[in-house]
Amino acid sequence: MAEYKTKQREMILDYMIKNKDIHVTADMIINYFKLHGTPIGKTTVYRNLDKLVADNVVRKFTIDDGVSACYQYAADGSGCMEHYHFKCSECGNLFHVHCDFMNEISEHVYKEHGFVIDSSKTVFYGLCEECRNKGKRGEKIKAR
Amino acid sequence: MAEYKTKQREMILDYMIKNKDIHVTADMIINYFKLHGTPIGKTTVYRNLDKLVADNVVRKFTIDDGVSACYQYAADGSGCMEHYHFKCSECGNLFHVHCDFMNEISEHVYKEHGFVIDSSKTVFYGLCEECRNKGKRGEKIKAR
DNA sequence: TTGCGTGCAAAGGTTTTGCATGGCA
DNA sequence: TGCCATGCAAAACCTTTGCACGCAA
Repeated sequence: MAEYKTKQREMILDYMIKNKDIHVTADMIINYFKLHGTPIGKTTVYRNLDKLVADNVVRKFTIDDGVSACYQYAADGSGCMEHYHFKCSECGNLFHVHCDFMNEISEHVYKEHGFVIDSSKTVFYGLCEECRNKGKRGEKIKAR
Repeated sequence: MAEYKTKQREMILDYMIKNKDIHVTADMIINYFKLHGTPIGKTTVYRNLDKLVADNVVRKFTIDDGVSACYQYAADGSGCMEHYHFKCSECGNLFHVHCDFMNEISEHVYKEHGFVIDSSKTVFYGLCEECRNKGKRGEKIKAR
């Protein structure tokens, strides 16, 4: 069960930490290192992400339509444990909302429904303010 | 833009209504009809589901690890518009929670954060009461 | 008859697996 | 040296697309 410290492993973890504020995809990681002249095989990226997820160092999300998973560094105790994610179905932006009220949700759900919410895995879907103001006219930005 | 009423379309809709309480995958639908001696091409299943989603008759979810999407019949006005979904990461069960408190969430998020939640698309992840009581011993049931 | 619906086969994209090589300890 | 890690290629997986035929109206 020994674990070696490799250059790739370190690079990937560094990348995750540096981008702790956003959700990144496996593809983004692969491309980043390719563009920076230090390509990492996609197999390696996937396997390291899996390992980081298993070790609870990184969280895995499935955003929206299930096309490609998203990963995010989870600084235990100080990262995304304490806030919720909102994903706008229109523009695709992801918002990190840190708000005390949201904690009441967890409390209520736990007391009344016996369910312990893992806020770091939960994503709210809906419409952000900007897109709502734009009305129905906004064109989908995403390709598909 | 005329729409024909076909046997397959009807069968799929019937299936969705009959299973309105659970999230079904395209694969489940395909298999169901295959096993019942009335196979429907997967292309047809996907296309009809797409259409039903576009018509707001069926909701599309992306559960957990993004492997295969889930669909559920959405009885307009009386279905999943008014409650939230909780998915237990341990046993994989999906719970439909109808609770007034949950409506306050939408209200708060809208007023304070300008975000309109689509509760029918939002899934909370966490641990259900049963699995929590079982402690850490529970084996994962899902294959992968 | 018209043209939408169906379904096979093939393509598409993401993720996983097999296997030989490379690199840490 | 012993093993784990890497990465190429190929497979697996779910979903979509192309195209010819079938069927509802």
